[in-house]
Amino acid sequence: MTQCCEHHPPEEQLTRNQRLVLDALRSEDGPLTAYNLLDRLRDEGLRAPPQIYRALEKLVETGIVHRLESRNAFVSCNHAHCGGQGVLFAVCDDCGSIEELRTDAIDAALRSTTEAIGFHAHRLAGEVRGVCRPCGLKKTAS
Amino acid sequence: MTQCCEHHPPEEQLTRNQRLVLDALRSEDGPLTAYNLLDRLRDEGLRAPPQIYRALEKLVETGIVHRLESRNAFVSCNHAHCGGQGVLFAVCDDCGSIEELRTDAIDAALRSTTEAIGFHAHRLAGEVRGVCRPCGLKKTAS
DNA sequence: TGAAAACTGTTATAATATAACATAACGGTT
DNA sequence: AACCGTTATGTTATATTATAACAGTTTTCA
Repeated sequence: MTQCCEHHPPEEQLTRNQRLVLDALRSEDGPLTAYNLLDRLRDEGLRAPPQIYRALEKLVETGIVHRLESRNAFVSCNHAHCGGQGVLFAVCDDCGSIEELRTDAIDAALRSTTEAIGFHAHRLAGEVRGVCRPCGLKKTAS
Repeated sequence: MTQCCEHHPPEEQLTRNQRLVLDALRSEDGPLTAYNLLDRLRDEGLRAPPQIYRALEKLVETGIVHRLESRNAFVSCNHAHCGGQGVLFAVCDDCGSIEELRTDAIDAALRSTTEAIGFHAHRLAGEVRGVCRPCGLKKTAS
């Protein structure tokens, strides 16, 4: 959706707090809540929620980090993409694991849906609940 | 996704609290938070958060009510559909209005995306942020 | 170099959601 | 009708998530 990467601030010019939060998220494979981050970063000088939330706000805005709405948690984006196009997560109801999906395949259909009502779409935030492959296999095995 | 309506409890057999919450949501055109509902239903005897949350949980489970994740709020479903298939909201970043969209157009593409990773999808919860038609018109006018 | 803007640290508090527990109603058997 | 397991209820207390407000500092850039 619209040209990419121009609004995407090069990572080098993140502030110290933004960098700390981003690195903490990257070093974790799953999502972290704001308070999880606070715990991990207290030693670096981040002692109060607003410091975390402010950093997250910027990171999410630029798309480097995504918010996992259904869990009030945050994940660093593992796609090569730049900000703006949105996200889609596959969330396993059994084990809680999450996987980020590309939205390419649904973008066109989505656009036609929103255009039908004259809505000008900017970005998608979606979560698909279901059962991930490993959990699916476990079930059929038993 | 799978046959509809069989898991959908007839509305007549909702409990009193579920009925109260559902009616309150229906009589409102926009989303309401749990505490909004609590305020409106205190006179009917709903005095504590768990009473509201418990009713909401069931209603959301069956798909009669949707949760608007980005706002921690709830809306009654205005489609003729039955539970299970998921929701897609168009959320206006300017005026905050929301509109529920049918997911028909994206279901196929979505399915192929999830199947590609062996994920068995149950239901989608999506929100598209952007600018609604009225706000779009206002902008081009100015 | 100086003014606007953005980021920081801090305290306090708001808003959202759940745990835990005792009681009551319901639904389906014998 | 009496039983029993399940589900819903009302309640208190508390956990979790998020923001308001304010004073001070750094960054940006004209």
